[in-house]
Amino acid sequence: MARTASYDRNAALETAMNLFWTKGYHATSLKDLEARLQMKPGSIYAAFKSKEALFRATLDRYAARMSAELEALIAASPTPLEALQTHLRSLAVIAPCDRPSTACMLVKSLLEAPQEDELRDFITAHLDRVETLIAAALNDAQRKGTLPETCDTGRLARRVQTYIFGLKVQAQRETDPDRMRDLCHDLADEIGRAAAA
Amino acid sequence: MARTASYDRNAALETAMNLFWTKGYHATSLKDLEARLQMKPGSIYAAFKSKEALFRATLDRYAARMSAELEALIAASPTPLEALQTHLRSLAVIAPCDRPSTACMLVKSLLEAPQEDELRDFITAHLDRVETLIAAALNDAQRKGTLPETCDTGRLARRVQTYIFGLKVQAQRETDPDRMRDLCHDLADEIGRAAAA
DNA sequence: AAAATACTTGAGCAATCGCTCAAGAATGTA
DNA sequence: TACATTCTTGAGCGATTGCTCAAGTATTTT
Repeated sequence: MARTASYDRNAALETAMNLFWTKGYHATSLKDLEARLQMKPGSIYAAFKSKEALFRATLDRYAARMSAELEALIAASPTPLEALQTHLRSLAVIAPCDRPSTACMLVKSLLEAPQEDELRDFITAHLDRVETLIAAALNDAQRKGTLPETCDTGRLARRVQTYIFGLKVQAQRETDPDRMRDLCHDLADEIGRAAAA
Repeated sequence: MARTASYDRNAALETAMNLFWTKGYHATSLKDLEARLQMKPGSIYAAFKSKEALFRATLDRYAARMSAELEALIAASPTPLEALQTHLRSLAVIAPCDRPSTACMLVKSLLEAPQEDELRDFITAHLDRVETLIAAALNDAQRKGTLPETCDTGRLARRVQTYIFGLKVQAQRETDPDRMRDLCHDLADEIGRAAAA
């Protein structure tokens, strides 16, 4: 073989993800990436091909982590519905220390991506996958009897996702923490009622 | 006096707004604006001072129109609550012919604006104003007896706005129109129940 | 008609954009 | 040690960014 790479691909992706997540795609320049990744342009392009390719890789990473966390929460909860309610309530934290932004990176990127663009399809595909994941959990709940058979799980899943979108946008306004908590609890409770109907 | 301006300031602002609305702030270049406004850089800067100043002017325009439309809808509806429900249901139209994007320009701009930036405060101020407008309508409903006194109007207003945010993001995914309609109706119905409680 | 006053024009500025590539450095194998 | 292979470096490419300003043009006032 030959010389081994001196950078940590995983760490570089994580750093790039945090940068894109906070600043957005357009506002993140290669100079920014060079500085934060501590890599020269040549290395970045050798490793990730292009700015957009790197961006897509970070979107993959973000979506994978988001899905994994949600699946873990579902697995650790008594029922999928309670997991989703817990998740909604967790969005009340205005300034989370574990993530660079309260906004959803996928939503942020979706709104930034041009219409009828391949990148947009790439992002919506990820969002579709999350929706499917939620619906699958609800289907599972029906099979186990914790959710009424009459419930349209796909429809409820879209509703939950819409709440997540809305709450994460609200979190960007950084208003009163109490109000944010009330709002999250209202929507979490609402999901409980929607599932019962 | 002297030479009169050959451009229509109102029309120019409208065109610029539509451009920023669809493409976003960063992705809209001055070349784009020059082409669509049919104005040379010098004229643009003489008229609007800077790209960001022009952007803010278009945000003002957008917010003013949004508020006016909402107020008109409230005035034309039997009760404010029904107006809000009608509005939520109207978001079901995937490709509206009267607007360049289904997304909310304020939300789009909020997510694009850097954190702890003056521009962000500018945008959140507009969103706060809309929230206040909704709350005021609900207060009015309480005075007129069409909304229970027990209802926390500020809290409900934030809830409605969260639904609007979520629905407008969902509309960006351009999925099935039937599903979108179901979703909008679900949330509109829910607001009715939330107000009754 | 002349002067004053605005608005329009567009070449082009400095800075930055995403990106390339030849040269050098470090590791593996022989 | 010599060679092959891979990674790192960074100067700098052409294009584009937001923007300026001196010159030109149109309109009103005197």
